[in-house]
Amino acid sequence: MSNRERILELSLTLMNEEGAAAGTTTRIVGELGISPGNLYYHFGNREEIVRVLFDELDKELRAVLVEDVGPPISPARFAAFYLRSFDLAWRYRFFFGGLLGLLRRDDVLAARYRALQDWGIGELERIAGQLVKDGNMTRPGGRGGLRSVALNTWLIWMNWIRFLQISGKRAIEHEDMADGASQLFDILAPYLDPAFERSARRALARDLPR
Amino acid sequence: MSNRERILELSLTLMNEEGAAAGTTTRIVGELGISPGNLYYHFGNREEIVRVLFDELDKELRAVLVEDVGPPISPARFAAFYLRSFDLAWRYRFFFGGLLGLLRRDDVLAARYRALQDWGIGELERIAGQLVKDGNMTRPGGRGGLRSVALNTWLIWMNWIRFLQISGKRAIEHEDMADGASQLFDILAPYLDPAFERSARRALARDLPR
DNA sequence: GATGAATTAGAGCAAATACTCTAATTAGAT
DNA sequence: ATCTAATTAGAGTATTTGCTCTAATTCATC
Repeated sequence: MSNRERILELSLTLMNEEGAAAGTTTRIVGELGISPGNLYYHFGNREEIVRVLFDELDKELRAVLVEDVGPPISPARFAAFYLRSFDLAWRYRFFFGGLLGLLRRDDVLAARYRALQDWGIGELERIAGQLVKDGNMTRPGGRGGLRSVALNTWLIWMNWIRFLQISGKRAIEHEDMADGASQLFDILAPYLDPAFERSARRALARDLPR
Repeated sequence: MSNRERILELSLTLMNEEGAAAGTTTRIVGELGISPGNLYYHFGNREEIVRVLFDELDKELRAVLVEDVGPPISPARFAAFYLRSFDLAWRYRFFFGGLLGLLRRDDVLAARYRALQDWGIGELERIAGQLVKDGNMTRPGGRGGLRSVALNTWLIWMNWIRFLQISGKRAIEHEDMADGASQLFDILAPYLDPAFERSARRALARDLPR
């Protein structure tokens, strides 16, 4: 494995386990036994490391939202989509806890993130709309309608891991993601057709293992 | 105003406007035109400043959750409760964006926050239970029931401001809190009695000015 | 107005951090 | 084997940050 890859991998591990602030250049080069010059040969600056990691997350999330949920949306596919999205969040969990700080220090990253967010919420709205079209969901009547449900979905998804990290009685594990998916499901559940809901919930419980 | 109060006030302002990391001791003493020795006379260390601010938030939130929502819960009181909780979050908004970082650096604060969170979610569950008892809400049928609704309420409340900060196209304003209350309301809305919902939503729209 | 306590000033330290610069080494193609 | 480009080492810099320590000053009270 090249030093570049080792830097990325260690950065991700460090930041996942101890927070985004733990990915200092001194620590990275220290643990890797390489020189700072080496790190700065591969990356122009510290921010660039985070950007590369974010781009991976970005790419994967777009894939999840597009590939997994084509019409018509079956309960099984829908459950798989939820679980896969939480698995993704788990692997890049450093991002969620320290997001605001990261964006404040890096305008380029901030712009990229916001583009992803706008697209993501729009896509969630589209998916909910598809469920309505399929006859598996009643259109939410609240002020915001589908948009509001999509936004709440995004908010819970974005913050489930952070909630666990903040609550932090114990080390957070991949298994906790199934609870997150279930929690997220309760946002949509009141609008779902009972049969679809039952079926999706069963799939959600069955498919949770990694 | 005493220097102690000036330190607290400036810390809150700085951290609210530029993030928790902006409240450095050097900057505080610089802008206040006082000496570091002075600051450390009033506060044992940097963490203590944040703790004092958190204690204020803690105290106020407990007051909001207890005082505003006594049985039976009228739509108007319920709307006022939502708006007041967001007003509170607004005034201490630094806390929400940088929470994880703050808790990681200060175990004492972490313990206090977790106690507040446990109590808060429990209280939200109690309030939802009261709405059910009053006949204004049907009991949620999802896996988590009332608990799940309470948790989602907490999550949206905790993260609405952070969402705005992260989205950050423009400076976030107190008026945005009304949107947050409305967004939060959509979590509970599907379970509410239509008459209660209409009435509460009207109150929510009417009472939004500061 | 003298005395002791509360408050403030300010120089300065120790540690951490992002980053630079030059020189050395390695790898790959010819 | 040699030449060139890619990679790495490592010493060193500039800045920031939280905090300490002592001396000076203000304040309240008798």
